[in-house]
Amino acid sequence: MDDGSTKKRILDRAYQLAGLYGLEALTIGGLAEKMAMSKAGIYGHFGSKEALQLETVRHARSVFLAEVIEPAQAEPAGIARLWAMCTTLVSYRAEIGLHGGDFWITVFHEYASRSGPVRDAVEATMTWWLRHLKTVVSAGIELEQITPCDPAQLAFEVQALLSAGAHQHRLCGDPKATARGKSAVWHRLQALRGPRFPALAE
Amino acid sequence: MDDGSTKKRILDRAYQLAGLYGLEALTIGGLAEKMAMSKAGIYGHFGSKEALQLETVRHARSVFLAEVIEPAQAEPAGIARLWAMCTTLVSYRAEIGLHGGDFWITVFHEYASRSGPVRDAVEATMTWWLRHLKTVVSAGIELEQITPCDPAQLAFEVQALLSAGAHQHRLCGDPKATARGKSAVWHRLQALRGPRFPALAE
DNA sequence: CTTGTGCACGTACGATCGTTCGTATCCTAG
DNA sequence: CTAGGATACGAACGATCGTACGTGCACAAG
Repeated sequence: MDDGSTKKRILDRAYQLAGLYGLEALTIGGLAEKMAMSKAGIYGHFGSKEALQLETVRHARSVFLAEVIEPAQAEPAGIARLWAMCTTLVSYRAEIGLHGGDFWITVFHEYASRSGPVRDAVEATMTWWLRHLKTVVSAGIELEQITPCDPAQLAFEVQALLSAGAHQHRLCGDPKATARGKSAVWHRLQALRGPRFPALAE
Repeated sequence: MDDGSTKKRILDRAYQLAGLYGLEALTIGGLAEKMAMSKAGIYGHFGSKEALQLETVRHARSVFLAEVIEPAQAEPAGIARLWAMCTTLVSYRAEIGLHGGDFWITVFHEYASRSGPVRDAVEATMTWWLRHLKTVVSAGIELEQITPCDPAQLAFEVQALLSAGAHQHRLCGDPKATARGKSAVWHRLQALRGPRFPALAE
Protein backbone atom coordinates (compact mmCIF):
# COMPACT_ATOMS: atom_id res chain seq x y z
CA MET A 1 0.00 0.00 0.00
CA ASP A 2 2.78 2.41 0.85
CA ASP A 3 3.58 2.80 -2.80
CA GLY A 4 5.29 6.10 -2.18
CA SER A 5 8.22 4.82 -0.25
CA THR A 6 11.02 3.09 -2.12
CA LYS A 7 9.67 3.35 -5.63
CA LYS A 8 9.03 7.05 -5.26
CA ARG A 9 12.56 7.56 -3.99
CA ILE A 10 13.88 5.67 -6.99
CA LEU A 11 11.83 7.80 -9.35
CA ASP A 12 13.03 10.97 -7.66
CA ARG A 13 16.62 9.93 -8.23
CA ALA A 14 15.89 8.86 -11.78
CA TYR A 15 14.22 12.21 -12.41
CA GLN A 16 17.22 14.00 -11.03
CA LEU A 17 19.78 11.97 -12.97
CA ALA A 18 17.81 12.13 -16.20
CA GLY A 19 17.61 15.90 -15.84
CA LEU A 20 21.39 15.99 -15.81
CA TYR A 21 22.37 13.36 -18.35
CA GLY A 22 19.20 12.30 -20.12
CA LEU A 23 16.93 9.29 -19.97
CA GLU A 24 19.06 7.23 -22.35
CA ALA A 25 22.19 7.64 -20.25
CA LEU A 26 20.17 6.65 -17.21
CA THR A 27 21.50 3.31 -16.10
CA ILE A 28 20.00 0.80 -13.71
CA GLY A 29 23.39 -0.01 -12.25
CA GLY A 30 24.22 3.65 -11.76
CA LEU A 31 20.85 4.29 -10.23
CA ALA A 32 21.35 1.33 -7.90
CA GLU A 33 24.69 2.68 -6.77
CA LYS A 34 23.28 6.11 -5.97
CA MET A 35 20.45 4.47 -4.03
CA ALA A 36 22.73 2.02 -2.19
CA MET A 37 20.63 -0.81 -3.58
CA SER A 38 21.23 -3.75 -5.87
CA LYS A 39 20.46 -3.66 -9.57
CA ALA A 40 17.84 -6.36 -9.13
CA GLY A 41 16.23 -4.39 -6.32
CA ILE A 42 15.74 -1.44 -8.64
CA TYR A 43 14.81 -3.52 -11.63
CA GLY A 44 12.10 -5.43 -9.77
CA HIS A 45 10.06 -2.29 -9.38
CA PHE A 46 9.75 -1.74 -13.09
CA GLY A 47 10.40 -4.92 -15.07
CA SER A 48 12.26 -3.24 -17.91
CA LYS A 49 14.37 -0.19 -18.53
CA GLU A 50 11.77 1.24 -20.85
CA ALA A 51 9.18 0.98 -18.09
CA LEU A 52 11.56 2.82 -15.78
CA GLN A 53 11.96 5.56 -18.37
CA LEU A 54 8.23 5.82 -18.92
CA GLU A 55 7.50 5.96 -15.21
CA THR A 56 10.18 8.60 -14.80
CA VAL A 57 8.47 10.66 -17.48
CA ARG A 58 5.15 10.27 -15.71
CA HIS A 59 6.76 11.20 -12.42
CA ALA A 60 8.30 14.29 -13.98
CA ARG A 61 4.91 15.25 -15.34
CA SER A 62 3.35 15.10 -11.91
CA VAL A 63 6.21 17.12 -10.45
CA PHE A 64 5.73 19.72 -13.15
CA LEU A 65 2.01 19.84 -12.53
CA ALA A 66 2.44 20.18 -8.78
CA GLU A 67 5.20 22.75 -8.85
CA VAL A 68 4.53 24.88 -11.91
CA ILE A 69 0.96 24.48 -13.12
CA GLU A 70 -1.05 24.16 -9.93
CA PRO A 71 0.53 27.04 -8.00
CA ALA A 72 -0.22 29.31 -10.93
CA GLN A 73 -3.88 28.38 -10.81
CA ALA A 74 -4.10 30.48 -7.66
CA GLU A 75 -3.35 33.54 -9.76
CA PRO A 76 -6.04 35.31 -11.80
CA ALA A 77 -6.56 33.84 -15.24
CA GLY A 78 -4.63 35.24 -18.18
CA ILE A 79 -1.36 37.12 -18.11
CA ALA A 80 -0.93 37.05 -14.33
CA ARG A 81 -1.18 33.30 -14.42
CA LEU A 82 1.20 33.14 -17.36
CA TRP A 83 3.71 35.29 -15.56
CA ALA A 84 3.38 33.20 -12.41
CA MET A 85 4.35 30.11 -14.39
CA CYS A 86 7.31 31.94 -15.87
CA THR A 87 8.67 33.07 -12.53
CA THR A 88 8.17 29.65 -10.97
CA LEU A 89 9.83 27.98 -13.91
CA VAL A 90 12.81 30.27 -13.66
CA SER A 91 13.33 30.38 -9.93
CA TYR A 92 12.54 26.91 -8.69
CA ARG A 93 15.53 24.77 -7.84
CA ALA A 94 15.70 21.23 -6.55
CA GLU A 95 18.15 20.38 -3.79
CA ILE A 96 21.06 19.66 -6.13
CA GLY A 97 20.93 22.93 -7.99
CA LEU A 98 18.82 21.60 -10.80
CA HIS A 99 16.10 23.81 -12.21
CA GLY A 100 12.64 22.35 -12.08
CA GLY A 101 12.30 22.66 -15.80
CA ASP A 102 15.70 21.26 -16.64
CA PHE A 103 14.47 17.70 -16.81
CA TRP A 104 12.15 18.62 -19.61
CA ILE A 105 14.64 20.77 -21.46
CA THR A 106 17.09 17.90 -21.47
CA VAL A 107 14.58 15.22 -22.36
CA PHE A 108 12.76 17.26 -24.98
CA HIS A 109 15.98 17.60 -26.91
CA GLU A 110 17.16 14.08 -26.26
CA TYR A 111 14.16 12.56 -28.01
CA ALA A 112 13.76 15.06 -30.82
CA SER A 113 15.02 12.57 -33.39
CA ARG A 114 14.28 9.29 -31.68
CA SER A 115 11.32 6.96 -31.89
CA GLY A 116 9.47 4.62 -29.61
CA PRO A 117 7.13 4.82 -26.62
CA VAL A 118 9.39 7.06 -24.53
CA ARG A 119 9.68 9.57 -27.32
CA ASP A 120 5.92 9.51 -27.77
CA ALA A 121 5.37 10.23 -24.09
CA VAL A 122 7.88 13.06 -24.22
CA GLU A 123 6.37 14.56 -27.33
CA ALA A 124 2.91 14.35 -25.80
CA THR A 125 4.14 16.35 -22.84
CA MET A 126 5.65 19.01 -25.05
CA THR A 127 2.48 19.28 -27.09
CA TRP A 128 0.38 19.46 -23.95
CA TRP A 129 2.59 22.15 -22.42
CA LEU A 130 2.44 24.32 -25.53
CA ARG A 131 -1.31 23.91 -25.71
CA HIS A 132 -1.59 24.87 -22.06
CA LEU A 133 0.49 27.99 -22.61
CA LYS A 134 -1.65 28.84 -25.62
CA THR A 135 -4.80 28.50 -23.56
CA VAL A 136 -3.49 30.84 -20.90
CA VAL A 137 -2.45 33.39 -23.52
CA SER A 138 -5.86 33.17 -25.16
CA ALA A 139 -7.49 33.97 -21.85
CA GLY A 140 -5.28 37.02 -21.58
CA ILE A 141 -6.44 38.18 -24.99
CA GLU A 142 -10.13 37.63 -24.29
CA LEU A 143 -9.79 39.49 -21.01
CA GLU A 144 -8.27 42.39 -22.96
CA GLN A 145 -5.13 42.21 -20.89
CA ILE A 146 -3.01 42.12 -24.02
CA THR A 147 -3.49 43.14 -27.62
CA PRO A 148 -4.91 40.43 -29.90
CA CYS A 149 -2.19 38.23 -31.33
CA ASP A 150 -1.61 34.62 -32.33
CA PRO A 151 -1.67 32.80 -28.98
CA ALA A 152 0.25 29.81 -30.33
CA GLN A 153 2.98 32.15 -31.50
CA LEU A 154 3.30 33.84 -28.14
CA ALA A 155 3.25 30.47 -26.39
CA PHE A 156 6.06 29.35 -28.65
CA GLU A 157 8.12 32.38 -27.83
CA VAL A 158 7.64 32.05 -24.09
CA GLN A 159 8.72 28.43 -24.18
CA ALA A 160 11.68 29.24 -26.43
CA LEU A 161 13.00 32.12 -24.36
CA LEU A 162 12.65 30.50 -20.96
CA SER A 163 14.19 27.19 -21.88
CA ALA A 164 17.03 28.86 -23.77
CA GLY A 165 17.78 30.90 -20.68
CA ALA A 166 17.94 27.87 -18.43
CA HIS A 167 19.98 25.97 -20.98
CA GLN A 168 22.61 28.63 -21.52
CA HIS A 169 22.84 29.07 -17.78
CA ARG A 170 23.76 25.42 -17.48
CA LEU A 171 26.00 25.05 -20.52
CA CYS A 172 27.92 28.29 -20.29
CA GLY A 173 27.65 28.75 -16.54
CA ASP A 174 26.25 32.23 -17.06
CA PRO A 175 23.56 33.05 -14.49
CA LYS A 176 22.58 36.10 -16.53
CA ALA A 177 21.20 33.82 -19.22
CA THR A 178 18.24 32.86 -17.06
CA ALA A 179 17.50 36.52 -16.45
CA ARG A 180 17.72 37.21 -20.17
CA GLY A 181 15.01 34.67 -20.87
CA LYS A 182 12.73 36.07 -18.22
CA SER A 183 13.46 39.63 -19.26
CA ALA A 184 12.70 38.88 -22.90
CA VAL A 185 9.30 37.46 -21.98
CA TRP A 186 8.63 40.44 -19.74
CA HIS A 187 9.30 42.97 -22.48
CA ARG A 188 7.35 40.93 -24.97
CA LEU A 189 4.33 41.05 -22.68
CA GLN A 190 4.76 44.77 -22.01
CA ALA A 191 4.80 45.42 -25.73
CA LEU A 192 1.45 43.68 -26.01
CA ARG A 193 -0.03 45.62 -23.10
CA GLY A 194 -3.80 46.00 -23.42
CA PRO A 195 -6.44 48.06 -21.59
CA ARG A 196 -6.76 45.57 -18.72
CA PHE A 197 -3.13 44.56 -18.36
CA PRO A 198 -2.68 43.26 -14.82
CA ALA A 199 0.00 44.25 -12.31
CA LEU A 200 2.85 41.77 -12.38
CA ALA A 201 5.22 41.15 -9.52
CA GLU A 202 8.83 41.86 -10.41
CA MET B 1 48.16 13.07 -48.03
CA ASP B 2 44.62 12.66 -49.26
CA ASP B 3 43.40 13.32 -45.78
CA GLY B 4 39.95 14.19 -47.04
CA SER B 5 38.99 10.80 -48.24
CA THR B 6 38.03 8.12 -45.74
CA LYS B 7 38.43 10.09 -42.56
CA LYS B 8 36.31 12.92 -43.87
CA ARG B 9 33.61 10.47 -44.88
CA ILE B 10 33.68 9.01 -41.38
CA LEU B 11 33.38 12.44 -39.84
CA ASP B 12 30.50 13.31 -42.14
CA ARG B 13 28.62 10.25 -40.96
CA ALA B 14 29.50 10.89 -37.34
CA TYR B 15 28.28 14.46 -37.70
CA GLN B 16 25.04 13.20 -39.17
CA LEU B 17 24.45 10.52 -36.54
CA ALA B 18 25.40 12.79 -33.66
CA GLY B 19 22.93 15.37 -34.93
CA LEU B 20 20.21 12.78 -34.61
CA TYR B 21 21.10 10.95 -31.43
CA GLY B 22 23.90 12.89 -29.79
CA LEU B 23 27.63 12.44 -29.44
CA GLU B 24 27.34 10.13 -26.44
CA ALA B 25 25.07 7.70 -28.23
CA LEU B 26 27.50 7.71 -31.13
CA THR B 27 29.05 4.28 -31.25
CA ILE B 28 32.10 3.06 -33.09
CA GLY B 29 30.41 -0.21 -33.98
CA GLY B 30 27.31 1.54 -35.25
CA LEU B 31 29.40 3.97 -37.22
CA ALA B 32 31.37 1.08 -38.71
CA GLU B 33 28.19 -0.63 -39.79
CA LYS B 34 26.86 2.46 -41.55
CA MET B 35 30.20 2.90 -43.29
CA ALA B 36 30.53 -0.78 -44.25
CA MET B 37 33.84 -0.88 -42.43
CA SER B 38 35.22 -2.72 -39.45
CA LYS B 39 35.32 -1.23 -35.97
CA ALA B 40 39.10 -1.32 -36.01
CA GLY B 41 39.15 0.46 -39.34
CA ILE B 42 37.19 3.34 -37.87
CA TYR B 43 39.01 3.31 -34.58
CA GLY B 44 42.43 3.49 -36.16
CA HIS B 45 41.72 6.96 -37.52
CA PHE B 46 41.15 8.43 -34.08
CA GLY B 47 42.71 6.31 -31.36
CA SER B 48 39.93 6.81 -28.85
CA LYS B 49 36.25 7.52 -28.78
CA GLU B 50 36.82 10.87 -27.15
CA ALA B 51 39.13 11.84 -30.01
CA LEU B 52 36.39 10.84 -32.45
CA GLN B 53 33.92 13.03 -30.58
CA LEU B 54 36.30 15.96 -30.49
CA GLU B 55 37.10 15.67 -34.17
CA THR B 56 33.40 15.47 -34.93
CA VAL B 57 32.88 18.70 -33.03
CA ARG B 58 35.68 20.34 -34.98
CA HIS B 59 34.22 19.03 -38.21
CA ALA B 60 30.81 20.39 -37.30
CA ARG B 61 32.39 23.74 -36.55
CA SER B 62 33.93 23.93 -39.98
CA VAL B 63 30.65 22.93 -41.59
CA PHE B 64 28.88 25.65 -39.66
CA LEU B 65 31.48 28.19 -40.67
CA ALA B 66 31.31 27.21 -44.32
CA GLU B 67 27.54 27.02 -44.60
CA VAL B 68 26.23 29.65 -42.22
CA ILE B 69 28.89 32.18 -41.32
CA GLU B 70 30.85 32.62 -44.50
CA PRO B 71 27.93 32.99 -46.93
CA ALA B 72 26.55 35.73 -44.70
CA GLN B 73 29.81 37.65 -44.96
CA ALA B 74 28.80 38.46 -48.53
CA GLU B 75 25.90 40.50 -47.15
CA PRO B 76 26.35 44.06 -45.86
CA ALA B 77 27.40 44.26 -42.23
CA GLY B 78 24.76 44.56 -39.56
CA ILE B 79 21.14 43.49 -39.75
CA ALA B 80 21.26 42.25 -43.35
CA ARG B 81 24.08 39.93 -42.39
CA LEU B 82 22.21 38.84 -39.27
CA TRP B 83 19.12 38.08 -41.27
CA ALA B 84 21.13 36.16 -43.85
CA MET B 85 22.41 33.89 -41.10
CA CYS B 86 18.90 33.40 -39.81
CA THR B 87 17.48 32.38 -43.16
CA THR B 88 20.39 30.08 -43.90
CA LEU B 89 20.08 28.50 -40.49
CA VAL B 90 16.40 27.88 -40.99
CA SER B 91 16.31 26.76 -44.57
CA TYR B 92 19.41 24.70 -45.02
CA ARG B 93 18.88 20.96 -44.99
CA ALA B 94 21.35 18.17 -45.35
CA GLU B 95 20.57 15.29 -47.60
CA ILE B 96 18.83 13.26 -44.92
CA GLY B 97 16.40 15.93 -43.86
CA LEU B 98 18.58 17.19 -41.06
CA HIS B 99 18.81 20.91 -40.51
CA GLY B 100 22.29 22.28 -40.63
CA GLY B 101 21.93 23.63 -37.14
CA ASP B 102 20.43 20.49 -35.67
CA PHE B 103 23.76 19.02 -34.76
CA TRP B 104 24.47 21.94 -32.51
CA ILE B 105 21.01 22.08 -30.98
CA THR B 106 21.31 18.43 -30.05
CA VAL B 107 24.87 18.62 -28.80
CA PHE B 108 24.45 21.89 -26.94
CA HIS B 109 21.75 20.32 -24.83
CA GLU B 110 23.46 16.98 -24.48
CA TYR B 111 26.47 18.50 -22.75
CA ALA B 112 24.72 21.13 -20.67
CA SER B 113 25.32 19.18 -17.45
CA ARG B 114 28.31 17.10 -18.39
CA SER B 115 32.01 17.69 -17.93
CA GLY B 116 35.21 16.87 -19.76
CA PRO B 117 36.99 17.92 -22.93
CA VAL B 118 34.04 17.34 -25.25
CA ARG B 119 31.78 19.47 -23.15
CA ASP B 120 34.43 22.19 -23.08
CA ALA B 121 34.68 22.17 -26.85
CA VAL B 122 30.91 22.34 -27.17
CA GLU B 123 30.62 25.16 -24.68
CA ALA B 124 33.36 27.07 -26.45
CA THR B 125 31.39 26.84 -29.67
CA MET B 126 28.22 28.08 -28.01
CA THR B 127 30.06 30.99 -26.44
CA TRP B 128 31.73 31.84 -29.72
CA TRP B 129 28.43 31.72 -31.62
CA LEU B 130 26.71 34.02 -29.15
CA ARG B 131 29.62 36.41 -29.28
CA HIS B 132 29.51 36.39 -33.05
CA LEU B 133 25.79 37.16 -33.05
CA LYS B 134 26.39 39.94 -30.57
CA THR B 135 29.07 41.44 -32.79
CA VAL B 136 26.76 41.44 -35.78
CA VAL B 137 23.99 43.05 -33.74
CA SER B 138 26.39 45.69 -32.45
CA ALA B 139 27.30 46.58 -36.00
CA GLY B 140 23.61 47.01 -36.77
CA ILE B 141 23.28 49.42 -33.86
CA GLU B 142 26.32 51.47 -34.78
CA LEU B 143 25.11 51.71 -38.36
CA GLU B 144 21.80 53.04 -37.02
CA GLN B 145 19.93 50.20 -38.65
CA ILE B 146 18.19 49.41 -35.39
CA THR B 147 17.45 51.30 -32.20
CA PRO B 148 20.13 51.02 -29.50
CA CYS B 149 19.62 47.98 -27.30
CA ASP B 150 21.64 45.38 -25.44
CA PRO B 151 23.31 43.42 -28.25
CA ALA B 152 23.90 40.39 -26.04
CA GLN B 153 20.21 40.31 -25.18
CA LEU B 154 19.14 40.42 -28.82
CA ALA B 155 21.73 37.78 -29.71
CA PHE B 156 20.32 35.60 -26.97
CA GLU B 157 16.81 35.97 -28.29
CA VAL B 158 17.76 35.19 -31.87
CA GLN B 159 19.54 32.03 -30.80
CA ALA B 160 16.67 31.03 -28.52
CA LEU B 161 13.91 31.53 -31.07
CA LEU B 162 15.65 29.90 -34.02
CA SER B 163 16.78 26.81 -32.16
CA ALA B 164 13.42 26.38 -30.46
CA GLY B 165 11.77 26.48 -33.86
CA ALA B 166 14.02 23.80 -35.28
CA HIS B 167 13.67 21.70 -32.16
CA GLN B 168 9.89 21.76 -32.02
CA HIS B 169 9.80 21.00 -35.69
CA ARG B 170 11.74 17.84 -35.02
CA LEU B 171 10.11 16.75 -31.78
CA CYS B 172 6.49 17.51 -32.60
CA GLY B 173 6.75 17.08 -36.34
CA ASP B 174 5.27 20.54 -36.81
CA PRO B 175 6.84 22.36 -39.77
CA LYS B 176 5.17 25.58 -38.63
CA ALA B 177 7.47 25.69 -35.63
CA THR B 178 10.44 26.61 -37.78
CA ALA B 179 8.46 29.43 -39.32
CA ARG B 180 7.44 30.62 -35.87
CA GLY B 181 11.06 31.00 -34.86
CA LYS B 182 11.94 32.90 -37.99
CA SER B 183 8.83 35.03 -37.75
CA ALA B 184 9.52 35.92 -34.13
CA VAL B 185 12.99 37.14 -35.02
CA TRP B 186 11.59 39.06 -37.97
CA HIS B 187 9.07 40.95 -35.87
CA ARG B 188 11.64 41.56 -33.16
CA LEU B 189 13.90 43.20 -35.72
CA GLN B 190 11.05 45.24 -37.20
CA ALA B 191 10.20 46.53 -33.74
CA LEU B 192 13.76 47.79 -33.39
CA ARG B 193 13.73 49.43 -36.82
CA GLY B 194 16.05 52.41 -36.96
CA PRO B 195 16.67 55.23 -39.47
CA ARG B 196 18.93 53.09 -41.71
CA PHE B 197 17.12 49.78 -41.46
CA PRO B 198 18.09 47.74 -44.53
CA ALA B 199 15.76 45.95 -46.91
CA LEU B 200 15.48 42.28 -45.96
CA ALA B 201 14.55 39.53 -48.36
CA GLU B 202 11.44 37.61 -47.35
C1' DC C 1 62.53 -6.47 -57.39
C1' DT C 2 62.83 -5.30 -52.74
C1' DT C 3 61.61 -2.60 -48.84
C1' DG C 4 58.85 0.09 -45.95
C1' DT C 5 54.87 2.57 -44.58
C1' DG C 6 50.02 3.27 -43.86
C1' DC C 7 45.34 1.60 -44.04
C1' DA C 8 41.83 -1.70 -43.08
C1' DC C 9 40.97 -6.05 -41.41
C1' DG C 10 39.58 -10.11 -37.92
C1' DT C 11 39.91 -11.45 -33.38
C1' DA C 12 39.91 -11.08 -28.61
C1' DC C 13 40.05 -8.75 -24.05
C1' DG C 14 37.70 -6.71 -19.90
C1' DA C 15 33.92 -3.81 -18.50
C1' DT C 16 29.27 -2.68 -18.36
C1' DC C 17 24.75 -2.93 -20.08
C1' DG C 18 19.71 -4.98 -19.43
C1' DT C 19 17.69 -9.03 -17.86
C1' DT C 20 16.63 -13.60 -15.44
C1' DC C 21 16.58 -16.68 -11.64
C1' DG C 22 16.63 -18.61 -7.11
C1' DT C 23 16.77 -17.24 -2.33
C1' DA C 24 16.53 -14.84 2.15
C1' DT C 25 13.99 -11.55 4.82
C1' DC C 26 10.20 -9.05 6.54
C1' DC C 27 5.35 -8.01 7.33
C1' DT C 28 0.62 -9.26 7.42
C1' DA C 29 -3.63 -12.27 7.26
C1' DG C 30 -5.57 -16.24 8.88
C1' DC D 1 2.05 -19.81 15.37
C1' DT D 2 1.80 -20.42 10.62
C1' DA D 3 1.35 -19.41 5.59
C1' DG D 4 1.85 -16.22 1.85
C1' DG D 5 3.07 -12.13 -0.61
C1' DA D 6 6.04 -8.48 -1.32
C1' DT D 7 10.72 -6.80 -1.28
C1' DA D 8 15.56 -6.79 -1.93
C1' DC D 9 19.41 -9.57 -2.60
C1' DG D 10 23.70 -12.11 -5.09
C1' DA D 11 25.01 -14.49 -9.02
C1' DA D 12 24.95 -15.27 -13.67
C1' DC D 13 23.58 -14.86 -18.70
C1' DG D 14 24.25 -12.88 -23.49
C1' DA D 15 25.02 -8.64 -25.86
C1' DT D 16 27.53 -4.66 -26.79
C1' DC D 17 30.67 -1.22 -25.57
C1' DG D 18 35.76 0.82 -26.11
C1' DT D 19 40.21 -0.82 -26.81
C1' DA D 20 44.53 -3.64 -28.13
C1' DC D 21 47.09 -6.65 -31.04
C1' DG D 22 48.78 -9.02 -35.03
C1' DT D 23 48.06 -9.68 -40.09
C1' DG D 24 47.46 -8.79 -45.03
C1' DC D 25 47.37 -5.75 -48.78
C1' DA D 26 48.33 -1.63 -51.50
C1' DC D 27 51.50 1.55 -53.16
C1' DA D 28 55.66 4.57 -53.28
C1' DA D 29 60.90 4.89 -52.51
C1' DG D 30 65.23 2.80 -52.92
